Amino acid sequence: MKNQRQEKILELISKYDIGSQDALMEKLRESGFEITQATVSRDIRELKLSRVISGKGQYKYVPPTVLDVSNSVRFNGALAEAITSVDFAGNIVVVKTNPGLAPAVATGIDAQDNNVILGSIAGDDTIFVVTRDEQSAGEIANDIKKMTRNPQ
Amino acid sequence: MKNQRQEKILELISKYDIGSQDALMEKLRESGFEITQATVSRDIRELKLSRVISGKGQYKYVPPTVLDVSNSVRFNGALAEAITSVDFAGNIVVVKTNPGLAPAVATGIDAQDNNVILGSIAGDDTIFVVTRDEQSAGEIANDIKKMTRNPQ
DNA sequence: TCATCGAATGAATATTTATGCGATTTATTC
DNA sequence: GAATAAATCGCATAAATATTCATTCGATGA
Repeated sequence: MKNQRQEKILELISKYDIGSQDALMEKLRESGFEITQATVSRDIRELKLSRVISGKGQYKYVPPTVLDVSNSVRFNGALAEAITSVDFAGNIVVVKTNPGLAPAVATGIDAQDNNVILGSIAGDDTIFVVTRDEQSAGEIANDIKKMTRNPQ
Repeated sequence: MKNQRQEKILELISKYDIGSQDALMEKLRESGFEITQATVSRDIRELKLSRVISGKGQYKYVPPTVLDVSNSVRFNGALAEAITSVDFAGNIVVVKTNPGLAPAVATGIDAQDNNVILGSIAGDDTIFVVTRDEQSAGEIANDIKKMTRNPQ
């Protein structure tokens, strides 16, 4: 239930401009999820969404940073959104992005201080991430996928 | 006064992990700015800072998106932080970035639906942005500079 | 100098978000 | 299947943030 609901939250915030947890709660209820603001707050924390201020001064929830924001090179919504697909085979994760953005995304991935990732190499719209083993590849792929707005 | 204070805010949030407006208010007072939480709230709105959740579940204020978050390709803290300098001459703005990040930053700049920017071209760590005229160049340069954490 | 206008701010408060705690459900172990 | 542990969630409330309203401050022009 929780997973489905969080999926739905990601979908909703990508589809609508949602500026408060109450508004999000409303939308969720329309979608059949009977929850309270408290749960929305916890979901938002888990999904690491943030509430940003748009050009027009409106608040809006947006997808999270993929990596810890305390890293010096951050990797957040802008880049997560550039990811179009994630897959893996063996110990390699293949990430596809919008044209031109692969190097930036790869920089973010490299910046992750993670001894499971051996390294990555990026073309224009494709990245290969080499991990220590197949299991790690699956985990990393999953991590990345979770952060992407359009899962799958 | 306001300008100085907002500069200081950007400096403080880059130096410390600041998780609430009260905490930020404290730091500002230590720096000699006698203000209240209300003003901090307004400054944060004007600076378009956002409060994000770090990997450890801590809240923290971070620098803003450069462009309207409603744009499909966003350009936010991650990229703003990659900018090391901004200057202009004639109708050209020259943006320098950390190595490898220029294309991503340029993508963000291009995504700005702004009829003042004719186009941009990026190398590895340098971008040229061509604007309609010299005045626009100054304005754009200023916009970008404001969004950069390490001004100048 | 004084009047006037607008920006900036504080105080108080409304609104929004986070969380402690207990209840309930779900998973795990025997 | 019963007993226990763990996760999830609502309620109530605390904490944090935004905003309204009134005041002050500065600039500008009569």
